[in-house]
Amino acid sequence: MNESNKIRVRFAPSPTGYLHIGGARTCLFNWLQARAQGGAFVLRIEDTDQARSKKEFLDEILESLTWLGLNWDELYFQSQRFEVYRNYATRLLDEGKAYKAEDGSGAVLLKMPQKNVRIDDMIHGPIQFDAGLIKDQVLIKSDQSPTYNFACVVDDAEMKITHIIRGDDHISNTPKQLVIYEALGFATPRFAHIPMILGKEGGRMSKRAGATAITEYRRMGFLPDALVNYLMLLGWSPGNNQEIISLRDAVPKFDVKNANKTAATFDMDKLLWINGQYIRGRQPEPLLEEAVPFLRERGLADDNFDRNFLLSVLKLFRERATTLQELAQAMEPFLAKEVVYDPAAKEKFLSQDLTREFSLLRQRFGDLADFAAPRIEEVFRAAAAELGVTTKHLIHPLRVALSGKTVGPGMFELIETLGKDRTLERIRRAMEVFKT
RNA sequence: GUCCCCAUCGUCUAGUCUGGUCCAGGACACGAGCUUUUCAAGCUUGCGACACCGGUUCAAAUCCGGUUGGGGACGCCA
Repeated sequence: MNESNKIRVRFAPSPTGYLHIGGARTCLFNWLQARAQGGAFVLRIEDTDQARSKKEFLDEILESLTWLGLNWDELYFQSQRFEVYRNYATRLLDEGKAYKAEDGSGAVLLKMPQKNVRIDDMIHGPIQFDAGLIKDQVLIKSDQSPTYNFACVVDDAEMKITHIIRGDDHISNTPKQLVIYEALGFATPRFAHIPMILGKEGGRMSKRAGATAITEYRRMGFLPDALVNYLMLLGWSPGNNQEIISLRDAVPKFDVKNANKTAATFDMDKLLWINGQYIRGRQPEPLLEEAVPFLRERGLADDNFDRNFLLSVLKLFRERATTLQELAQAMEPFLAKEVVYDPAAKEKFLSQDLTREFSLLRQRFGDLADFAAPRIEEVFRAAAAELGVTTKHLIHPLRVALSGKTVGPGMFELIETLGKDRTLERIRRAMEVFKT
């Protein structure tokens, strides 16, 4: 394939805020299109607004993209290209297509022609505008920095961008840009305006309508591939009723021209479900690596921790958590030095005196040489029979004694994971509760 | 106010281009059941939509027009 035939797409965030859900999805579609077509994916930082652009936002955007696995092939900064924009503006001035503001501010404006402009959108089909209805556009501001529409067109042309994939909130910018392309004599790229992601109440996603920053989802314990999977499903479908799909598997199936026209509402429930699917699908070791920061936050995984113990506790909850945050939270009672009884659980199951039952269990568990779930269950059932009580009668109080909670993993695997020492110690502690 | 976009279950979507195979399929959520020592997970199952009106056609979710509803843009922000 000839180099010049390869498509080139770009994602052009502005470092005046964090990377949010909508931006990440736009980036994802660009990335997928580039990879699907074997083209190049350009990242262009639109930092022309000197006052609002911040290094911390830039770092955050780059970090989020990396975390999501959306790698770029080329990186540009508009702040380093002001010279280029001014040169093109001068050319338009010389050709009489642009003029200087009459207020003497030094701004340069483009004359809008009286004509119809037409977008041939890859998703929407033809869209017509009357350019005569649009007022003359500022190209260079009085501080000599370029406006968005001007820098965008100059760069897309100079960087040989062939397909512009962006949110459909940009549709009304497109006729303005098309006029600039024409004035400059540049060939126009193809446009694909993808639908926006709306918040729960309709309208743009906002902090009110839920989390928007990608870093926030990371902090909540979402897995990057799960988030990417969910974002892919907003406005696109891999077909065959498939819902769980990796970035890798999506690449050969993706084509932006098959994207939807309809805006999608962000649904946290479905994201949570997908995240749970990914957590359950992870091998224990890599999952532990990803969970460590969340455990550390709770003071639960310092360097003294027994890694094998961490892993076995994690396996107990892999099926039960929908986020890493939840996973860490569920693991806490088993990793903490002391059990913290849930007040309601304690009230319900540790208020009657089970000293006789617990001491027998403690003795039988203590005698066990093979401390594995099947053997534990055996001696437990034997003890219950000997005491003349149902297993239910013992299991619930025992669960509270060992975990502080009424809900959790199966009793016998829980005991095996805890190990003999911890189990005996926790039963002993529960018996002290009976005395008070 | 002007311009633009959109319209299938509550939500994400398949189907729309190339009208019949769709009394509309899948997923999330929700309800019921199974499993069971609890909670999850898993499995089975139920509920649930072509916005409305008109036209074209033997036939329309699919094509056309209008209405209504929702969204977006109208910055020397990006």
